[in-house]
Amino acid sequence: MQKAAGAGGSKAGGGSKAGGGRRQATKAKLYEAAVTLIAEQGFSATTVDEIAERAGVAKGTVYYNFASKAELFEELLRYGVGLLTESLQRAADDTARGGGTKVAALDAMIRAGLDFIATYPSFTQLYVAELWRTGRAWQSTLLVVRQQAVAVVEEVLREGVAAGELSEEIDIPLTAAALVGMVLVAALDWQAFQPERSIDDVHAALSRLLQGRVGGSRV
Amino acid sequence: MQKAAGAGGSKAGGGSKAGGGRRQATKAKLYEAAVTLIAEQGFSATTVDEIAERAGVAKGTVYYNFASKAELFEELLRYGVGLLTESLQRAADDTARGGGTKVAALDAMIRAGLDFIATYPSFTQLYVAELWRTGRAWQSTLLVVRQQAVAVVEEVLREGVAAGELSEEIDIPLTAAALVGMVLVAALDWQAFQPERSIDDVHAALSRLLQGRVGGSRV
DNA sequence: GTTTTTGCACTGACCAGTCAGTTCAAAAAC
DNA sequence: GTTTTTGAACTGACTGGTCAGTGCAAAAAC
Repeated sequence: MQKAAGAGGSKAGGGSKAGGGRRQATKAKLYEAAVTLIAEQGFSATTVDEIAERAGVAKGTVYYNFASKAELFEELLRYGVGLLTESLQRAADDTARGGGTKVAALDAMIRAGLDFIATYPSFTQLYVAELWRTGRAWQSTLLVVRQQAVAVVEEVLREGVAAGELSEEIDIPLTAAALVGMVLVAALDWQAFQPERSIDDVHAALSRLLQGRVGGSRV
Repeated sequence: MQKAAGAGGSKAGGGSKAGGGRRQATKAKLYEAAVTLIAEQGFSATTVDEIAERAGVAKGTVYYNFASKAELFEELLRYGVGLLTESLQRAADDTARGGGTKVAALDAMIRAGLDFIATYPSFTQLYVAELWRTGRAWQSTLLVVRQQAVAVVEEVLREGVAAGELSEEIDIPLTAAALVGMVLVAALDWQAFQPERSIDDVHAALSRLLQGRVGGSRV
């Protein structure tokens, strides 16, 4: 009797049998199907049947791989923000290694953020839609995951201030949040309402804002 | 039932037929109930029964006043963005009347945006969550309503460029979107994750970013 | 007397999650 | 090397519950 299913726990293939890879592949298909549907319709409006159908698996398979619809979603969030954070960090590190300034690093991170959003627009949309919602089950997951991403920006700001490259007066947590927001919203808006613009145009506009080349006069 | 403090007089004469006062009051109660619930749970997860209960009216009343749940939501969107646009416009006009610069006007608009979000956090949350979703019934309503708000910012940017106060190189639509995004996200983040900060702190951080006082060096 | 609200029973669709059963490749037994 | 067993992965019909929207008579407000 192989009723072991359920949340059965971290049996997780462990042994590296051929079966392990298969399961991962199924999960990947489910992530991919879920991210688009949830971005378009929202979590509640997306049914498990739809996700299964788009992924090309049976509904039971969803429940074989995830304890619930909500858990599938939470794992998807962790997975996606992991990708983003990695990409931001790499941009910052590469700039540092190349001897660039901290402002250059921020600029590279803006570019990395735009690239990420262009590659995974659905994920970004879904993330923004859920981030500030209070009282949901996955609230704590989101908090952790947001902090991961914002922390990368905060660190570069902090280093910039230490290096005397950025004003000491800046409020690091608030500025980091504002920068992230600027990129997120500008990119989503670009995709949704001004798709004819190139990624370079968007990058240039944001870069100019970052470097204070919008206001011609300084008081 | 607690009166929705400041949620809008709604007695507004205008086009209202005779006897519209009572009905308007019921609608206002429903808006208020719906906005909080939908911000917290999303549109699909919020039931009409919940909305009616929180508003303190019978379910039948909801359907007497609105054709459907979706229509209630659409009217709510129009109503809310109307308030925001009005507030931004007033900030811009007041600054102009006082002989302020365009940068000062943008600064005043940032403040007005923050005030609005602090007053109606749920509405903002819900707006951001829905704005970039594609393929929903109210997509077209949102498009109109977004354009209304962004247009106010674009106009001030355009005037600023014309007056030689802002760089001619700025990309007006993209910059306007980025500014709006910066304010929205920074404000939501403030409310959700850094509520101990004062509105003045947030305003100062955004103002600094707008005026290019973040990067100390200019290339 | 007209408009608005109430209260409540009802329906039909829809949906998260379950479970008994199937598949198949690799391991064990022969 | 052939047969048998094992069990992880998967399937899809089914269940129990939920919810948008309806219908209507009576009460309340205007």
